[in-house]
Amino acid sequence: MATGRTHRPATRSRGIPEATVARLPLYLRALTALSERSVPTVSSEELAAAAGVNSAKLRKDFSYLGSYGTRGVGYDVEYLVYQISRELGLTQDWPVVIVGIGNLGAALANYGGFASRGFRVAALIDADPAMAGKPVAGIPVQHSDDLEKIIEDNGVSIGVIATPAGAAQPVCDRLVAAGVTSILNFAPTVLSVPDGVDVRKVDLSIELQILAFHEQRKAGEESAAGDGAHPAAAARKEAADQGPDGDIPAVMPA
Amino acid sequence: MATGRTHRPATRSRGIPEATVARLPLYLRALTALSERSVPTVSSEELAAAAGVNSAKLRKDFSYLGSYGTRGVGYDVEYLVYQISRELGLTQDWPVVIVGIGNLGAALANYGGFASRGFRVAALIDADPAMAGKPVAGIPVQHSDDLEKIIEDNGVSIGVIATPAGAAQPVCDRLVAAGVTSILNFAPTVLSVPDGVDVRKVDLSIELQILAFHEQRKAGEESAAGDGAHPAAAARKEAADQGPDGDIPAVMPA
DNA sequence: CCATCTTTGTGCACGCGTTCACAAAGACAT
DNA sequence: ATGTCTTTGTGAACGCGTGCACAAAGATGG
Repeated sequence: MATGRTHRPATRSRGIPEATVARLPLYLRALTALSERSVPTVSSEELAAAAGVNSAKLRKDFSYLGSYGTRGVGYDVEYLVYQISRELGLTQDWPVVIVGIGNLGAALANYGGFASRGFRVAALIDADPAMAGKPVAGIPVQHSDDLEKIIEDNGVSIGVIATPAGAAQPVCDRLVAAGVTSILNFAPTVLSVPDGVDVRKVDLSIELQILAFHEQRKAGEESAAGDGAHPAAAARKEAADQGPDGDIPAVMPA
Repeated sequence: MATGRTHRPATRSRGIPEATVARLPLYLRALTALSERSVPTVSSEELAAAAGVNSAKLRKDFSYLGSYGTRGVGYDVEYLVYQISRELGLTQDWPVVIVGIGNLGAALANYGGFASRGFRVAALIDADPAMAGKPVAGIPVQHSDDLEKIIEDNGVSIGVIATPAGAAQPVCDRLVAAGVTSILNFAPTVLSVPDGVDVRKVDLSIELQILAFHEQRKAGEESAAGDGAHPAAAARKEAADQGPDGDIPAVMPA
């Protein structure tokens, strides 16, 4: 799954921890902003602050990529942008298909963050014949009958599923059969895929539920004796519960 | 500094690990599906398979909530649904505001997964005067001038930010000042908030970048290792099994 | 060339989360 | 009751990720 090689000696330098990989896009974003302001170099301290992480963590992360910094000076912004981009595979073109052009699919198609980072929306696919031909974000929607052909013709290896839950697994199966080996799933379902296929999921309601958990705990902080306390007006105490920083994508493999 | 977990002297099961909290919604979803099929009980093995996790992990997770299972039988579905819902705080009503009604904001407003789990979209807010009054998902969009009043009138403690990156921090500041203590951020920015406020983020392009990393490495390994076997020939395997593959953690405050 | 100052890179220890493996607990049959 | 069988609940080991703290590296100035 996320790390498909269980039986691989991991040629040393390739052994970048998952947690580090998950932070690289964060660093890249901060670095890109610096680059646009023509800042030549940054210290680990500054960059860490911009990315919202601990500076020691950032240095350790970069150490897995190599020694790209200069002691006493910091990191060369442009060089680091290139190195991280290359490591993430963003120097090449990644054609992506989005399946399920509802509200969310349309939002994704319009999302600028894709194109700006090497991802190209090669096609939009929907099962509704009424959608066919209709342009969304400047791209005509194609019918799902042609899914396999679209995947093949465009050499797509990454698919985004934004269909209703019920359609997700069948769509997933077809994508995989057609050659897709990485899937970003927005449908609230556990997808089952063959070995060697990566699945990451984003579940909007799960995120809210996690927030609700912490919110509830904040509200019921000091009520130990009386169970039927009033969480209404009270609760504003020192609800300090979480660190302000710390970062992990709200997503998990599979 | 952060880790205020020392707060509770291990009084009872209040010390639920973050990783466990992040999985509770997953279990809840699987249990809800079982409940709808009128399944009375499930074993940890079955439920784990449905939720895509390891059964030992599931049992340990549940052990933090209490001893809700019956040895030799399994867990009572309805009872567990209630217990998890209560633990997550879903038995109460959570009014939510969505700020930034673009494509994504509209998709979120239409997302059914919210209402079905105790979340109520109390208001939609946008800075564009042309949007004001226009109904999205049956709810009229309100102008951001009234943000503070809306938060207060509805007793909102959870806010969703779906604005462009540049507007995110100012909006966040206003939400927090108005009383919001939990924020779900879809804007590609690091939000800075005072202590006691939870922020979770969902960054769509980051997810794709992580997939690209693994995709790139898959491609590189094939050519380097001279992989003769056809990946497609491999036996179908559950993506989210316990296997040797490592699930990456994935939960954290932002 | 030497001293000083800044910042990186990392050894190390700690804590969290995962997994194994098994004893305890209950259901059920006899 | 007693025994067998199933499944939970958890003690313990392990591995990963995090953060501290410092030595090494290089820049800079005299």
